[in-house]
Amino acid sequence: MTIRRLADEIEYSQPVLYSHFENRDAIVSAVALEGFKEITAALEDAARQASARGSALKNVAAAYLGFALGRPALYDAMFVLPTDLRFAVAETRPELRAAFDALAAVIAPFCKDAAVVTETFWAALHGLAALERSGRIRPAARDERIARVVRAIAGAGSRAPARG
Amino acid sequence: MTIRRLADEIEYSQPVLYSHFENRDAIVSAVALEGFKEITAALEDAARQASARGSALKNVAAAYLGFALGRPALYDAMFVLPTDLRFAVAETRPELRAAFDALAAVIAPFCKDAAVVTETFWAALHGLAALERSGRIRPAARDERIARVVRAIAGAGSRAPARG
DNA sequence: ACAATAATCTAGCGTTGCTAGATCGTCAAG
DNA sequence: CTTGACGATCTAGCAACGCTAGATTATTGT
Repeated sequence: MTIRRLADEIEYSQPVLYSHFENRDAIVSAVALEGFKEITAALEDAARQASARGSALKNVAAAYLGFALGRPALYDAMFVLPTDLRFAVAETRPELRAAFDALAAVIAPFCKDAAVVTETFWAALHGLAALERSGRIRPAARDERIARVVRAIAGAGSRAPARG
Repeated sequence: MTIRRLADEIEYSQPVLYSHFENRDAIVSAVALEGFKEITAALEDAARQASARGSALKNVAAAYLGFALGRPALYDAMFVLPTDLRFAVAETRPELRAAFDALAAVIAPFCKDAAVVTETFWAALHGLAALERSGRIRPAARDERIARVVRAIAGAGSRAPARG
């Protein structure tokens, strides 16, 4: 979406958008924050609806990919378009923190130092989404890849990492 | 880079660029293909310089992240800017195939059906690079995350996947 | 009723990707 | 040596982009 088209969409002119937001990045950031709220809810739902203990990871992973592939424009705002949203700094936006925590919650039962494993889990999910969307890996093998990631955490993940 | 700036750089006007390439995406694709050649060489080097059997995975993973973080513009051309390069189709470009094979070569000793595991490995590496570059995960924990990914493959990877 | 203030728009700047038409250089045929 | 064809290159421009200054309209307090 361009600012001009967005302005047309809401039936206002561009300057009213720029009086509410500093620039394009700020608008994308606002959309991204909404996206993080949504994905947090989706991940928490997926974790809740897991029947067995082991299925939570798989459910959450599938929900993450479902979100990324089902709402590509929103996911782009959250992860590929330039924004001023940083995570690993002091004043992390709560919406980002909440999404991370939703992932960490399903990781926690499997390891002590969840932070590193959650980051790695998140990276794997993001990579799977990105590569599948750009046609670099086979969509048909998605479930097998998810199973791989889940097994890597549930199977070998109970030990603490090297310098945990 | 913009086409205008690129045209200035090579000291020609824009139309000569457009007489050699169909459009911007085609130019980015050409750059991306060069990038795939380079990363293939870097990954093969990393695998060769591995002393022990287990260190190949770690070396290659570190080399991948080093490439992605050290040449951000080139990596963008390969993975985030729109191109017409598809992987999982019939006529896959050989440069893409070679990069994938370089990853698969270090995966092969650890599992029978390397394709799925290589895709997952690649996705994890790409996700780590993307999230670290956008400031979403802690740069200081990079080595621990790499160790996690490596252990997931070397440790639990010797069994064949579910529907291998 | 009138002035002050807030909200909104028109019009424009500089930049982008891309292209049509003019211009220039090269070279074979006469 | 001239002419004409052909290919390469450039100038100039289009539509769309992010963004903004200045004019204009609406709203409000007195």
